[in-house]
Amino acid sequence: MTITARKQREKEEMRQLILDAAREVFLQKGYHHTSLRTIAEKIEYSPGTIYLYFKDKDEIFHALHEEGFRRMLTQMQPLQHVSDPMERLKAMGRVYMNFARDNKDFYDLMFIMDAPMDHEKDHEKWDMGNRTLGYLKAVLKDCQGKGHFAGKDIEYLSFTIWSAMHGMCALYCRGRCQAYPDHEPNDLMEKGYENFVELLEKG
Amino acid sequence: MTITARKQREKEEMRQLILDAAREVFLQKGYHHTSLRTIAEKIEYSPGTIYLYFKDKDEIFHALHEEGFRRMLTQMQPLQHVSDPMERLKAMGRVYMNFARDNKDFYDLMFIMDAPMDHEKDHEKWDMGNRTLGYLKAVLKDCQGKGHFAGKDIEYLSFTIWSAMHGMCALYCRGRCQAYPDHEPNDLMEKGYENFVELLEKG
DNA sequence: TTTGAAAACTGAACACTGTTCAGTAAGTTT
DNA sequence: AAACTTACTGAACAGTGTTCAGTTTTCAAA
Repeated sequence: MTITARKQREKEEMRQLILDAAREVFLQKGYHHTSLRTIAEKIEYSPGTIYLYFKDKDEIFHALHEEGFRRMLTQMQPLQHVSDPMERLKAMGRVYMNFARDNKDFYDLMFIMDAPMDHEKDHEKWDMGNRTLGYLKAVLKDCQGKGHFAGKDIEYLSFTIWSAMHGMCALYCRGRCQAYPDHEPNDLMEKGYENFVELLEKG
Repeated sequence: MTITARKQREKEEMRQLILDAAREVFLQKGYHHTSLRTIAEKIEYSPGTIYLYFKDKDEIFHALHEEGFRRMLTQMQPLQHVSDPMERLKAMGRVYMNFARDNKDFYDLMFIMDAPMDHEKDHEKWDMGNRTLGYLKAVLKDCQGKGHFAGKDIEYLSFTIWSAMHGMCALYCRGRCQAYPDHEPNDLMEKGYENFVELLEKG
């Protein structure tokens, strides 16, 4: 009994070892330019070994995907104590933006990176994503309770808001802020966010 | 003289032949899942031939990139005849959104992909991007002339608006609309856009 | 302690990729 | 007709994700 427990634990440790190495290389080189041989070499195992712990390259990616969401959720957690829903919404936006800025590579992996997004098991894979999104929808519902966003469908409203935030973060992460050569990307994000908040407060 | 002219023309035709085939396969399979052998086979030439007309796969990418901006600008052109600037802005948004939806891979190339590019081509790319962005800023200035967006800095405002549009398009293009399993991506874009327009009209 | 089966791991091999380049063929000039 | 130029080929190279027969290690039962 203790032996199988240890085996289980060792298996889990090995998985994590692979995942740590993979994260390092993925975030540095991007999905397509990361080879499993590189990961294997990093952990000093043969390429074949990785396939004993992960079905394929995609499964490794999705494990990291989940870890990213877990990190973001952790940062969102404290916001539950902000009682005013509109203030909570605004704080969420800031946390989201800061997460993207401080964890550029994770953000890229979670929301931008061009990895196969299979339609089959997306429910499991997006579980964490759904929880984050659920968080946003809950806040919006609270906002409606206080009279904001009257008559708006929360599904679509959440998409609009998420999109606006994602747009800034995506342009930031992929260097498109350089379309504004006279402005600092950080300023663009800051003022861009302020503008959007003003729009939201009027709606 | 006529011979060298013909040769020049033939060279150009060959380039276009490759580009047409490449576009077809790129748009169907995406950048990374397109092989040069497939393109070569499509035009009934050997893989090596392509390298006589393009430095590498990336250069084909850049040629298509430029074509993408040319297409988008072409679709924007007719909007100059919409006299009311707010209507023009809204129409621009729709054109932008439809362009992303109908030319997913072009949009991806233009605004999302990070491709390793040499510095000369880099400049061309910003030129094209700036022209499109300048178009947006001009419309916004006209809107301010009619009393909208009072006191807003056009630089930051354009960023906010571009971001909101880009956010939806980027989530769409990179399959992240799956976060809403019960909604069609097209519906999300549509309603998401409507929501955003309402926000803008109040600001 | 020996045994033998199960589990872990290896690394060569397969089918693919982008890219290169010596060699061939066709076209043009002298 | 010979010489030169250009267009093109396709085998070869170095890389990729993935598979799997075969080796090594682990460890409970004999």
